[in-house]
Amino acid sequence: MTISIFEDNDKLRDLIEMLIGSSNEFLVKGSYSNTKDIVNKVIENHPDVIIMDIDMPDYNGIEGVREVKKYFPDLKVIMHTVFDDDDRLFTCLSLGADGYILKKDAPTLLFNAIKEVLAGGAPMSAGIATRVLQTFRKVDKPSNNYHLTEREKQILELLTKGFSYRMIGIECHISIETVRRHLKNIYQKLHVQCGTEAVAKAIQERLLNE
Amino acid sequence: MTISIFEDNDKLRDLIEMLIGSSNEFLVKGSYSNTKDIVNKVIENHPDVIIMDIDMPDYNGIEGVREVKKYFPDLKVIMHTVFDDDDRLFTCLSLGADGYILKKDAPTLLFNAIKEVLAGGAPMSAGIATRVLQTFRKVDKPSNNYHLTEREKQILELLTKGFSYRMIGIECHISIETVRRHLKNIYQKLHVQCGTEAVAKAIQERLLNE
DNA sequence: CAAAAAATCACACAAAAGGGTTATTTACTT
DNA sequence: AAGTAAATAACCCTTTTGTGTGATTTTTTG
Repeated sequence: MTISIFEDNDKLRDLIEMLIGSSNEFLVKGSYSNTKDIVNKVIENHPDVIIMDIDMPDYNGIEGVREVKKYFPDLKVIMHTVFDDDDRLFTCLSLGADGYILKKDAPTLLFNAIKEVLAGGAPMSAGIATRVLQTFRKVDKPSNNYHLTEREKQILELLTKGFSYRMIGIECHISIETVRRHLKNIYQKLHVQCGTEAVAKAIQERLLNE
Repeated sequence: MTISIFEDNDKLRDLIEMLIGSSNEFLVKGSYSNTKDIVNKVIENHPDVIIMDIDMPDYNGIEGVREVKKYFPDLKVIMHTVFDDDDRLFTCLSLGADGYILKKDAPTLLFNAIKEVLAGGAPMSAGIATRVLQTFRKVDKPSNNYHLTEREKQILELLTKGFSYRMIGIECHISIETVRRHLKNIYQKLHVQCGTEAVAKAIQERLLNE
């Protein structure tokens, strides 16, 4: 199993190289201080895993993952960085990074991460993993605090599909006046002023029974 | 550090109890075959971590996490189950589960998971973690297939916030006529007939730069 | 059963939305 | 320098929305 390293701190790069090279499982092939021309470097070394720093001069790690994943979506990339802000984290994940290890963790964790990623896992530093799970948490709750009735939800749903008041009336076999009345009540309950705002709120807060 | 176990398979429960109890770091306090009355059981044992099976008779693990997290959001809960379907996985995560370990993994992994969760991490089986990261991947692309310009996105975003044409005009320092024109173009590009439908599409397909 | 909640319909009126058409000014690209 | 895409603006006209006010009928529930 071969590893390529992209890291602009010379000392750290040497350290990682040594750490990985000293095992008889992995071989370091390719070690660079930025991601310039990364695609060709990958073609040249065909590594199984890439260790990728983020902050590097000119050609940084984010562009690195983007390029590499564009041409080799299955090649494993582990981010190895000091940054633990949500912005960079989720950018990297959305670009297809397979792991995200902070530099403040012990280097042995990086070593384990390589094994883990090769075993099909997604190695993450403790705090990172928690942050990732956190994003799922809020999604659940707010289901229905506005006490919309079933009929109101149905009408709101038709509205999100672009139905006009008249079309909603036909669909629900009621007069357009009743549709008005329902929507009037809905807007009050949601504390919104118009249809577009209601639709936005309904979708964002998952008020409908998809 | 004390652990409670919810697992309906007697043999497995004994095994986990033994595994955990044999260390001198953890103490098993409370071991049950379903989640009935789980809140009182937690009050009684005040564990630091809960190991939670999903498939249990009558009061299952999903209701378990829901209840426990409702009253003790900071109490760590590790799911330990045979199920690796997305449905149950993401339900548990959205309810606030702190880890998700499959039973097919070695019991030692469960042991490590306890340590990891106490260290602020989010232990997951290899395949699970990958699945979780996968959800971020697709989120990135679809951003702009409709070739909306920046200005158009900006106006569409204001529309989702319930701004009227007139308000949008004021906000963007342009005449209401220009707002109309932009929205006319937007509706054409999105293949929709009206504002509500456009807003629904914009949010559902993540067309805006939140 | 009686009260409350939900669903239904009506009318009037002002404001907003949406379609058609045309045209000018920037800004970027070849 | 010419061409294209984007942003800007205006006018006309019809339909749709949204609000105020009031009322009747079902359904649910204590």
